[in-house]
Amino acid sequence: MSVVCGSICPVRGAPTILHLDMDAFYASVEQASKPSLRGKPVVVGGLGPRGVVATASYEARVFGVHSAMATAQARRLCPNAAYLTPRFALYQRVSHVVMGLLGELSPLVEPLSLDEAFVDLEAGGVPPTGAAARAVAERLRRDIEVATGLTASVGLAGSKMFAKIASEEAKPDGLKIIEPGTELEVLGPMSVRTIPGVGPATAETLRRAGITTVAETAEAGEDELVRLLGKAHGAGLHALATGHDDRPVVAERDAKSVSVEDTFAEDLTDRTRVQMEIARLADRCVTRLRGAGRSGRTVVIKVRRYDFSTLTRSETLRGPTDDPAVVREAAARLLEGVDTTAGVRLLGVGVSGLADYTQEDLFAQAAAGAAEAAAAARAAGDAEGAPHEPETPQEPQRAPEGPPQWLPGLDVRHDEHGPGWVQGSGVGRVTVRFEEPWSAPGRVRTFRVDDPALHPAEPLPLVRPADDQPPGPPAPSGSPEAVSSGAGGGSGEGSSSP
DNA sequence: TCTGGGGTCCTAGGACCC
DNA sequence: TCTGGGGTCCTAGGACCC
Repeated sequence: MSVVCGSICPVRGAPTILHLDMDAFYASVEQASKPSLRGKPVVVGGLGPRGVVATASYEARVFGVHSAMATAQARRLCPNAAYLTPRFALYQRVSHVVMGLLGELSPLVEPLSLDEAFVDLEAGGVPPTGAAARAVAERLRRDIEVATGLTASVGLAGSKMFAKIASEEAKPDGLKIIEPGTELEVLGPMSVRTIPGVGPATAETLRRAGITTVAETAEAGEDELVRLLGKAHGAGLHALATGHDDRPVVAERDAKSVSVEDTFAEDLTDRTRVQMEIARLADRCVTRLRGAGRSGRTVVIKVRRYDFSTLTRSETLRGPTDDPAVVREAAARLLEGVDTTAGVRLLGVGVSGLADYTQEDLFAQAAAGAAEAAAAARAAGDAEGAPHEPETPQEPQRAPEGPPQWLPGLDVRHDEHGPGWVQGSGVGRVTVRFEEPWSAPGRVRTFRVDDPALHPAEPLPLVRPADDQPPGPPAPSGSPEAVSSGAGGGSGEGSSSP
């Protein structure tokens, strides 16, 4: 491929790798949903005593609020922001629409998260020129705005790393191209933290060696970087710092693990409670595992103690399972080896070593396992029996639903006033703002928390469904119909709800 | 009111096997 | 007879990303 490699070695001669990044995604979805919040500081994240910020709107960032900050600190910095609990189901739906638009550009789309993806434009037949790539990217940004009402930033370059750096520089609501051949001019003076994979620990190690910029990293040489950072990381960083990045855009990567975890508002000290929570987490984990049609062989528990020290314990079974009882029992066994008396703030359960085993395979596996275990027990005169019991029937264990939580940001419907969202609640009252994504900012009303006319509701689509709109000019060509969040629109995707 | 939740990849040591 | 020497699997921890 790139035979001629001097100090600059773009993998491609044209900027046909595209990186898309939605601007302040969760917060922007909330602003699109809630007209009264447009232009105002919005913070989406955990609202409990130990919550952290997932996304802050640009208006909130002005006050110093940013992702991963404790929500309590954000409240101190920006007390007048709207603090909202995340509505992941809605973000997922919007993400699906955006990824669908990317899929129209190329078969090679690699999502990195709900709001980020790489696209290989060349694999989609886009001519390998800067002008062609730019035209595609500009149309994409328009289509996303039409379909979702949201803005996105796009980076174009000849490799993944530079495409990502370009989109970062384009933010917000921009498009940036790093032309092949100019990469190292752009990158050299930047902080080494710019390179993906260089976090606080790596940056500190490099700083102690007198390395702070990308150019200095490149000058240090591969041997020195390997000495400082280890084989894989050192060699990888050297490649990226010298502009060598031939990582392909890869579509459809299978998940390698599934896990769930909970941080508790107050540390848990009661051992029985800890055991109960581990069992609940195991069940939740298996529900997700089964939802993905997978099974797994290694069970992991995670315990974060009162002082934030974190440990994991794992056990590998003889074969993959998706049986909640098996995972629950493995997790309980693993917990036995962990001292929790001083208090735990977080518990987690995960499964890795995933396989897509069919149900028949599982039965065969269970039967073989049971026979083998019985034989072993007989041979050893062992009274203990089979190590795992795959016989336990499925108990759905539905906790009795309490009264609605009325968390800030969640959707409600009032029998008389219609759709709205929870602005806040306390002392037996809940405050609701009645507005829709396509309405003017709405009015606020307060109700008793047990008002029988007030109900939790599903999120409304961001863009008014086409059949719901007053007559107007037709939508621009090339873009899909409006994004409908529920079963409505149904353009092409497999949404088949009645 | 310090520090979420869901992931990926890498390292390193010991067991075990040939 | 020595302090062999890989390769693979398992476990635990850590860095990093969004």
